[in-house]
Amino acid sequence: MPRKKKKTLTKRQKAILDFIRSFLTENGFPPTVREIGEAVSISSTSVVSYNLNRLVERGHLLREKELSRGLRLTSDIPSLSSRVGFTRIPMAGPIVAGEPVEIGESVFDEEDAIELSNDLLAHHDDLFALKVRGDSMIDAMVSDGDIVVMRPQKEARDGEMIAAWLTDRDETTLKYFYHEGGRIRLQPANPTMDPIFVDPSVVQVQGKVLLVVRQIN
Amino acid sequence: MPRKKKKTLTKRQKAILDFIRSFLTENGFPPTVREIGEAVSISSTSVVSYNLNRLVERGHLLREKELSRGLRLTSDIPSLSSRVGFTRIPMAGPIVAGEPVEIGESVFDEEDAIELSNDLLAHHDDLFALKVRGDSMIDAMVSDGDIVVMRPQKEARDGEMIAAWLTDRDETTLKYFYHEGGRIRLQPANPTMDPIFVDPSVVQVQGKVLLVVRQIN
DNA sequence: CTTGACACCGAACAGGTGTTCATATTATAA
DNA sequence: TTATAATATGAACACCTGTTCGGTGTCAAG
Repeated sequence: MPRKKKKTLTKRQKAILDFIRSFLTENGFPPTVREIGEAVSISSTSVVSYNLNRLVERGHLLREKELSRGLRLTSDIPSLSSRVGFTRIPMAGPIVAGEPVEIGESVFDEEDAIELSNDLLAHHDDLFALKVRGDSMIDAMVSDGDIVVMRPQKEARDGEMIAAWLTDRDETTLKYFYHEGGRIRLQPANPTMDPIFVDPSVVQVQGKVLLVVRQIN
Repeated sequence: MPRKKKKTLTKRQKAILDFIRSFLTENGFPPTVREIGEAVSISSTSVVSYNLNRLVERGHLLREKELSRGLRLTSDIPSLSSRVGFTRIPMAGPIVAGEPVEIGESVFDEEDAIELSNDLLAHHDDLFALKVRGDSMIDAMVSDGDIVVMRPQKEARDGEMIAAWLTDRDETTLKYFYHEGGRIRLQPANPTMDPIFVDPSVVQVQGKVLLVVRQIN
């Protein structure tokens, strides 16, 4: 039998590693020291602990000291191993033509959420998504059923696409925002349509539009 | 304030759920009752336990009784509840106005790819994505820079949104497809625009559009 | 008002859980 | 061989952890 090199895992350590892996996929959380011991036929918890520390040294897992089930396989760490990462975005109530977008408190019920890979959308904390109802925003090339991902924002800078509540018309609209003299120009995204000019007092900015997703079927 | 319906989650329960989720992705294992309590400002462990049981009842969690960190989010269970996996979709070359969409072999380069959660798009194998160049498809409410996810398809059924190469005009367009008498009606998605009628011989269907994503900034 | 369901609190308990220690056994190198 | 490090053992310990229990307050139905 060939001699063991420094980097080789013992039979036991391999068994422990395998058990942790299968336990993790089976239960969703890591096993305790004693559970490991029982699984690989080790009577003493200290032996398990010893081997766990050995495995940590060799980089096969991470261990949170003095913490029950404080194990983690290095191969499962999101930050490493080229994982892209996803942002979870809660779905708020729909945008309804003729009503302002209500967010904040109303964002509670939702277990509804969508997830987007971070290469599509830079991660940010308080993003939320809205489902568009009605055809009131065709001028922004957004139609019924589309999902709009937004970041809450009370004010807008020139050139940003925002959701605005127009108090004089009682409607929510998606437009590009521009200061122009004393007024505000709201420019539709669809270049075949004309902009509208309104007084700043009637414009309530709801948030900035970051992404639009349309499911065809 | 309106009365809470049966299915509504309490503010606390929502906070607990969120904390478990973030803790899980952060550490790889679930939090303890006390860790949850501290995170959501609950002084008594029994209250946390109470709310956890409530969340279990409503199907948001699984719980292993009398087991430390014996929690699991139902949404993380692979076998159950329509696992929210992700589909990797390669980015083919851009759609250029005036050229047919070339796919097939060219889709190999895929360093570029996007990933979408399966709740946005049912998983399918040979999907591909295209980045739209030019403003030739505004009639489909698709503009420059948009990403179009498609499934390859040589023929179309009535009502499907497809990418079509029009041989007589030398252009690619996104339209709803309808047989109409001996001709084909290509209906823009934007209802303010008129359809065009063409002979079947000049229409080459490239694929069916499943999803459109627009990144604003 | 009374009742019961619901949400919450604080304290205490029993068992779970990682660690430590003294010691024994085995492997590797001199 | 002998020495040194690596590995294994079992018991004891201190803290962690989920549960239980008596009690408080709120709200809607009877």
